[in-house]
Amino acid sequence: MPDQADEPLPRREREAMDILHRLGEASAAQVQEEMSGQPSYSAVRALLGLLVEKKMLKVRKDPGARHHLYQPRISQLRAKRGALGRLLDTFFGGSPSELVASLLDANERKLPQDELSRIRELVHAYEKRKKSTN
Amino acid sequence: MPDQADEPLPRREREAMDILHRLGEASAAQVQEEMSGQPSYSAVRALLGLLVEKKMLKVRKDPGARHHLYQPRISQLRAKRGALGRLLDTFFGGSPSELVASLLDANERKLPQDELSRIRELVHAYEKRKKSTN
DNA sequence: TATTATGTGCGGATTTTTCTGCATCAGAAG
DNA sequence: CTTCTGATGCAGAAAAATCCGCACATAATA
Repeated sequence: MPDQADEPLPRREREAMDILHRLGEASAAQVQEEMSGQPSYSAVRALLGLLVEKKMLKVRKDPGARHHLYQPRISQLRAKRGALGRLLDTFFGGSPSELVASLLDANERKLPQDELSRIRELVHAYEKRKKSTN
Repeated sequence: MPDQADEPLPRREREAMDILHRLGEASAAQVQEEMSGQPSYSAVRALLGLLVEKKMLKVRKDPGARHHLYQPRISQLRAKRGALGRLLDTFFGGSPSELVASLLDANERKLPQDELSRIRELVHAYEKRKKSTN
């Protein structure tokens, strides 16, 4: 069993992982709340236990804390990149610009001004950086 | 059974759907090739059959064609938006700019010039459009 | 026409996943 | 100290997903 099976996870496990990715860290009870359906506390704990075995999660127990805290084992950064890359390949033929197009399109008239300007800045900064390293 | 269960699909079914999304349309044999592991042709066909039942795929058989062609039932556009939105919520706290940041970051020094300029244009066009409708 | 290659339609069999109950334990509350 | 609340560790049942084989059909090929 490889440390970090990069193979896709089953439905429920993926759901739990996504929740953890969203929250960053959470107790079994918190995860339970976020899960669709009403899985029992036991069910959720079993699920999380599996994910720990699979090295997908790490558990932490603060001294004096009442319960365990679960957290994805790979860094937020890696997780983001991975998911983004997969999305890119699956839906956008690997073309970042097409993804951005969809991003803007989907949020037409909904995208707040600061988000937009932030994006502009990012692109600008990137261009600058690239130029300087060429 | 709702027409378009938006509930998450099991592992294998998701994999097949992703392949179909990537290819747009494909035969059972093609999907089989793309699948990880070496599932038998029968297995793949069973899988696709399920997805058809679930209204996730539609089947087409060109007159005179040898085999069936499978195709996602929701439009490419909707699929993209959906997946993108989910990714956004799960990994980027719903912030498009953070997603873009990750996009640029991950592709640091790899992003071709035309992709970059295309992105800049998109953002520019978007700003312009927004301005005019305010 | 006989042969071959491929596609299709079932019908299960197996393996995984998912879920739950219950006994136990530790800290907080009374 | 006793009670109460919530966490934990199993062990196993129930449900779902995954997989494959085989018999039959159809088109191309020899």
